[in-house]
Amino acid sequence: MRILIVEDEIHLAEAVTQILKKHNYSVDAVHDGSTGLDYALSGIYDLLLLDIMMPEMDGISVLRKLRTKGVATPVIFLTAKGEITDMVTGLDYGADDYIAKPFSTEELLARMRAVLRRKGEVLPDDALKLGDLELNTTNLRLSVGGKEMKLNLKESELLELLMTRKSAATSKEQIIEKLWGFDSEAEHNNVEVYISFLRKKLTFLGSTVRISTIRNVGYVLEVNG
Amino acid sequence: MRILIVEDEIHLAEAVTQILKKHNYSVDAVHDGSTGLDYALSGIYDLLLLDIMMPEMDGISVLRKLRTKGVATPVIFLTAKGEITDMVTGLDYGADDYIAKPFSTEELLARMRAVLRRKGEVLPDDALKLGDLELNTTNLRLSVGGKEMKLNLKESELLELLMTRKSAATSKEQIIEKLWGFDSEAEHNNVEVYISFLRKKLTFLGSTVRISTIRNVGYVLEVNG
DNA sequence: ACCATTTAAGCTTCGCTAAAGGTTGGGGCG
DNA sequence: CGCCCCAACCTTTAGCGAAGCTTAAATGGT
Repeated sequence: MRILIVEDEIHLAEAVTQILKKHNYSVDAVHDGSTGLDYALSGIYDLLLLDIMMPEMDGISVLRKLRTKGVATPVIFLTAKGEITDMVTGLDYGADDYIAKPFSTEELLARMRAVLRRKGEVLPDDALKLGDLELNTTNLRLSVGGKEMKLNLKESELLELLMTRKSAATSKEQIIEKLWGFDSEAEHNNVEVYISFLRKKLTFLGSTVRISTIRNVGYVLEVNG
Repeated sequence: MRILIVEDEIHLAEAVTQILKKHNYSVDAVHDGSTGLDYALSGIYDLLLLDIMMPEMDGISVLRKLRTKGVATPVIFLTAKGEITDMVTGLDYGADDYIAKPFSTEELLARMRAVLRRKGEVLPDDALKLGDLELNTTNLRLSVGGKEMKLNLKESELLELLMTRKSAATSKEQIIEKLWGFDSEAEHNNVEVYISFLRKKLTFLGSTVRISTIRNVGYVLEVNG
């Protein structure tokens, strides 16, 4: 189950990310509306948590753009107290629920479960596929044809990130943010090490997918051998 | 199967708790509406037993708040004689059944089974199967081929949770929520201890199913040896 | 007193990091 | 144009420490 949180208060976003990961959701966090829109447009998410008040592009605009572009991913708005009118407008624009900040972990989880249940999202197994690769992010197994092997958490998160970004290059900074957290002091070399581990495993499995390097930019998956 | 009972008559609440525990339900009991609401919002319960007449916040208000917050847990109202009108209102608000006090153990159990079956839950007397494992959650017996042994309650609940989640990993947090309740202070080590107990029993029975650890993520059952 | 459960403690395992040395590629300069 | 050099990148590995495992003793309810 893949969740996107769009929230400009970085610490709140980080806290929610941690909580959801503890409950085995796959989580991406971004901190402004237009980036959030880009990510959400990929259509890979099962649920969006959208802050309403944000600089640049507010949550309601993000939602409106998404819906006009035909993306129907369920949305829960995060609202500060006193934004009730915003909230009402939000529900008008097709949000599925809202939560007033501050909220408890339990309330967040309950509402997410409720929305997901209402939407009847029973994904048989959320496996990511690209080329001959199949990554099951619920049990960290990667398979090519019949062959299968286990990944560890960071390998899995890295591959997941690359697979969901599709043909767009992913920078080392983005990778560090996702794997180590936004305020981490991880070095570029850490990323290189895990890229190396992954390449070794892709080769071992005989996949036709390769991780190609774009100097000074980042990494991209190439589907064809 | 985790049940929450919200009932201000402490002795009745206690009695029901005992009865349900005897029948292998996990039970939490609280004695006023607003506490009940807090607990129920966690979304971890499979069924709520809600007294209607309570000081502070009555059962109907609790139910209404729950539903507006998107929690869809099935509810059975407990009503004293002469609260029939309340009862009708309760069903309007989305309760699944009601029981008039005083009630018999058998009536309570029967109505609970009925509601849970209607909601499509796996009933306690269904035998769970996975690979060569067969777990009867009613009498806490686990068998492989002809061999059979008794589990204790927590072992059974843990195995049940793992078996129902199939190939998706289950985190320690999720296990704690299910076995100890969301407000518990159980440590990760508690989970590890029971995982260890279970592994020993699986080995003893000679099952081909193994509990595999996914570091930093959780546990998963592996069907093949 | 018995049994389920919890706590505690010592032990094992393995993911992560840092570091070091090798490889690649492109810009600059002769 | 071709060579050199440097920065970016790759790969491997050793050691540390957190995560997990196991056993045994303490606790507590019936």
